Amino acid sequence: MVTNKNCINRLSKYKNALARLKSLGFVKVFSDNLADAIGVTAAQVRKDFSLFGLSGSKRGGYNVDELIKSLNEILGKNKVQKVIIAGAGNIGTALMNYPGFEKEGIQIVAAFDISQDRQIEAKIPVCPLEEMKDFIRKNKIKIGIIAVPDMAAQSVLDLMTASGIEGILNFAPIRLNCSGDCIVNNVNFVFELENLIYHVSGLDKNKGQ
Amino acid sequence: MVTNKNCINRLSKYKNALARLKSLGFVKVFSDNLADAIGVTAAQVRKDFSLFGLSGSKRGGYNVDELIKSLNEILGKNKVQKVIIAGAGNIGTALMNYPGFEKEGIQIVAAFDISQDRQIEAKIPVCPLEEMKDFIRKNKIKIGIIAVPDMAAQSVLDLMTASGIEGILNFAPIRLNCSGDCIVNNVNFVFELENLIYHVSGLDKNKGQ
DNA sequence: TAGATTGTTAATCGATTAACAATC
DNA sequence: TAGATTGTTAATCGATTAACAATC
Repeated sequence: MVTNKNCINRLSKYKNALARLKSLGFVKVFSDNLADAIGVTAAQVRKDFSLFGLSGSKRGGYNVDELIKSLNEILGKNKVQKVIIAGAGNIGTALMNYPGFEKEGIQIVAAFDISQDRQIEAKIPVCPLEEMKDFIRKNKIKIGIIAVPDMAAQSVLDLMTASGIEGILNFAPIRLNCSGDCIVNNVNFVFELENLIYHVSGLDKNKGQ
Repeated sequence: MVTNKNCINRLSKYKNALARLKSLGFVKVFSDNLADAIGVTAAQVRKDFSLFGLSGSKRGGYNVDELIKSLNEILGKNKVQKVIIAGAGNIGTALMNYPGFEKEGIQIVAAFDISQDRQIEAKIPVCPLEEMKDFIRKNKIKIGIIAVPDMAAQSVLDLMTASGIEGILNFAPIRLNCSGDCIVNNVNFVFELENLIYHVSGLDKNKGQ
């Protein structure tokens, strides 16, 4: 199994690019086209595809429909992916209302929070945190998002993994310990900005400021 | 100049770990301590430090205060970093209210939106998008966040770079073209979840489901 | 057929890790 | 001094790119 995050990421990008190309009337594409579309080399595209057993024909390139179908399968697009959110604060709420999930077959099915007066502007039910465990089990949820305050993040993760969650997207800016068959991806806004600050400071220094 | 994103990221992690260690009373640390704290090898820590000219003493490790000071300088913590947001929708608002920025010296100074009835729950002024250019110039803002709908993202980027922005954090899930001395970091929630979906589907397959 | 493109192998590049001399 | 730790060089690992035979 390929675990390189950048590589999986490129599959998502290929998928998006192919949807665009299809809508433009493309029936087949060459590694060149896709490379240009997502900003990598043609060799990279062919290498990625061979890694996942995606093949084309020597002279005719890749069939757009087949490629989309295969990528969708790899990325779990053949069924609706149910996701829950822990934490109905600013970020949790933004994710509940995020318009980009639906057309990608990602469905936020519920949110959980200790505070109950948060039935605000979301179309999605916000339930007490105590109900999370049962909900995950009953609905066989595999993916959870952590958007609770730092202090609560580790215990929420423990609760999630104990209930059967296998993949977590964590927005709390602390290091979480995860045991067993569960992977955690972190999104850290401060780190993202610090990275930009580093680059910008470097730029300015080179200009002699 | 080091451009490896993971490496810069580790600097942020070292900084955070050092703050914790300092609060626990540590005056000096060894590469070993920091390695454990952020989950890398001691060799990685020493390599990173040598890359940025951070040095310790052969037997006595690194001085915590000195290290914090140096890292703060590299990451631009010696002054308040002013950031603007384009787009006062769900994500933009969440970022305006994000509690983690202040203590890191990151200040969201203004948001801009085409729609004006968004003076909602934010402490930060939401201004018309037409005022963005002047604001960036007058206040010498170098960093901007794009949280507008996909359709508007490229034109907002062009506006930002034309006004003097040098670093952009983009939340719109499309590929943006950026010319010249400006770097763009992307945060894509769908990709993050698709990555998890891929891993989870793989896990389940191995279990024979 | 001649030309173009894939699929794969080998080469390169970059990042991480191991090893160890220097030295506190 | 003896022991422990840094700083750096060399080795390893992994990912990307180049090259090219196979072939449509």
